[in-house]
Amino acid sequence: MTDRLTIATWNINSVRLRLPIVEKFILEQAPDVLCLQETKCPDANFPEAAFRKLGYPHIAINGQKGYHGVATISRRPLANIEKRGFCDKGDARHIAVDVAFSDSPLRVHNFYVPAGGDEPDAAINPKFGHKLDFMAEMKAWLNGAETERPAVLVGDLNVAPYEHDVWSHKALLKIVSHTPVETELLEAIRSHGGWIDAMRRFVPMEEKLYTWWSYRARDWAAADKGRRLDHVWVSPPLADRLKAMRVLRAARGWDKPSDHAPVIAVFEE
DNA sequence: ATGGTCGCGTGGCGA
Repeated sequence: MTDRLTIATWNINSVRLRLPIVEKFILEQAPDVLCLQETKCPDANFPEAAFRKLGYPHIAINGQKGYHGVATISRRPLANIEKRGFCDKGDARHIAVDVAFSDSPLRVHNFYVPAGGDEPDAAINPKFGHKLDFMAEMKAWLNGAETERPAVLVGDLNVAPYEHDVWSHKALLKIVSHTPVETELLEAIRSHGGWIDAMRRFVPMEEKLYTWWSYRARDWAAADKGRRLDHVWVSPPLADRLKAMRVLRAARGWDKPSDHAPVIAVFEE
């Protein structure tokens, strides 16, 4: 008996404003699980009915007013919902669930890592310090038991780790999201847990790969000054089940777009 | 060219 599961991750920058294109994405791609970031929506105002109508009755949300917020919506039942706080802040930046896949539960972590502000110096920019502290807590937690079982870690990690995850490695070395302290720390989280970078398993390291294009560009597609800020990681026990990955770049050009494109991963047992 | 554009929610913050 084979099972097939698709998981999508998308920073949608307001779930309420973006509802029309989230619906378009669901109708086109029909992922089994959709992990959203930057929902910018208190839990009481989350548009659950719209997702139920589209065939996603299982909804786990961790939202707050105005900022941040993550949600995992699913066609399959969700269990063991966990919302972890980081850095002793009230920020809504993580939610984890179990989803049935083949004969065992699959842990799905959905993350929205702090962006870190503009100045890449923790001494003068507390937001950058918060980002590094947040990532240090991720490193301490996301290994051992968390990666010895089938697990996926997705979301907007706000770091483009490799040379060809940005349009110009040289131009961005001092730009938050691609500084050595961030890229080395993200790599440390990943390797410490044994996580596998699912996107780079399908795209060679020498090939450009982006998931985000700034709103500020006059013509984002022509300039194509992107960064790979969104990620899909899989734990070693799940590695052999990873079958495909796709960045839906077209969604960046839809009506009233998010500045992030969705990433879809396919698993087969 | 150190600008530029978004979303939240109504003045400025965060991205």
